[in-house]
Amino acid sequence: MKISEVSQICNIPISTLRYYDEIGLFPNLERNKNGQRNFQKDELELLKVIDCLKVSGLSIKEIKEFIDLVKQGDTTISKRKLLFEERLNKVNEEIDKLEKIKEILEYKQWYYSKAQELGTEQGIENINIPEKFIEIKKSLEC
Amino acid sequence: MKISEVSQICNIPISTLRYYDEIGLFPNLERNKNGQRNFQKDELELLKVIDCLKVSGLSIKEIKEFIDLVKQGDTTISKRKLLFEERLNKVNEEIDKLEKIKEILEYKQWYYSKAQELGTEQGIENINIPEKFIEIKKSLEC
DNA sequence: ATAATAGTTCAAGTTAACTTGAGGTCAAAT
DNA sequence: ATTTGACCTCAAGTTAACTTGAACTATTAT
Repeated sequence: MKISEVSQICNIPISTLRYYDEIGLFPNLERNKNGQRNFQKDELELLKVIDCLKVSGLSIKEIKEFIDLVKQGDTTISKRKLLFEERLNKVNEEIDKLEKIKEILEYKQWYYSKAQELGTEQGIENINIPEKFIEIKKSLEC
Repeated sequence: MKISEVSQICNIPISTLRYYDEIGLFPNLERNKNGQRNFQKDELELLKVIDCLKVSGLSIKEIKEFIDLVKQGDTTISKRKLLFEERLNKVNEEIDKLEKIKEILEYKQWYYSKAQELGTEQGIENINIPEKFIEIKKSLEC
């Protein structure tokens, strides 16, 4: 597979793929006789794992360190297991945070619906605030 | 309230608070006679909204644009409502993405538990993969 | 009264994660 | 035969979001 195909399929700029290769994220990436990269299934899988780790909050540098662990083989299995456990915890925390953010956004939506009805923000204080937003409103007030 | 107190309470560096002020995120922040910032409840609330918008995916520049909308008053109510609606959609998408990432991480955890039991990654292919991971494994294989 | 602490501005520095550009090779289409 | 287009390297540039440092003033504690 040529770099342009991978770029299309994975929706990643060619420059990014070359950059990832340059810093060593594709330790087994082959080249043809002219030095052109020849991507295989392995690299596509790696790209998904890279994305997974990135979304879970790892920096590119840390992802590189993970790739290096893989290269070192079976002696690093428990380290890698731990890394994924930590990532799962991180993602769970992140989801919790987003759920709280959602509540604020829903409150704000309610607030601005009311403001839109009234044509002004003045006087919203006097409107009955729905039960479910009372806590959120308080938390915003400090 | 002094800048150091706000920094402590909100767990934000003083330098960041000054930076936010400099770019106009606290349009109503008062100063005392000697030019020292005097934070009020308003600014603490604003900091929470700023964090909310940030977590929801807005850049600082876009947050500044939102603050400017607030400054313009009632004529921008529907724009602001729309902004929060978009943010809510974005957060929902983000949560969906994280839920998928969780599944990959859980599969990887299972994978490395097995590798740990065996002491090697060789031969994991021959182990019965739990039903719930079959799809994920396929998606990683491309 | 004086020393330490905490506040101020403004310009310059930092870091991550790419992106761009110059200069070059090679295969395929006109 | 030459032009087009995809690939290559390597160095330099970009952007966001702060952070740091210098040089200064104000407040507070002893």
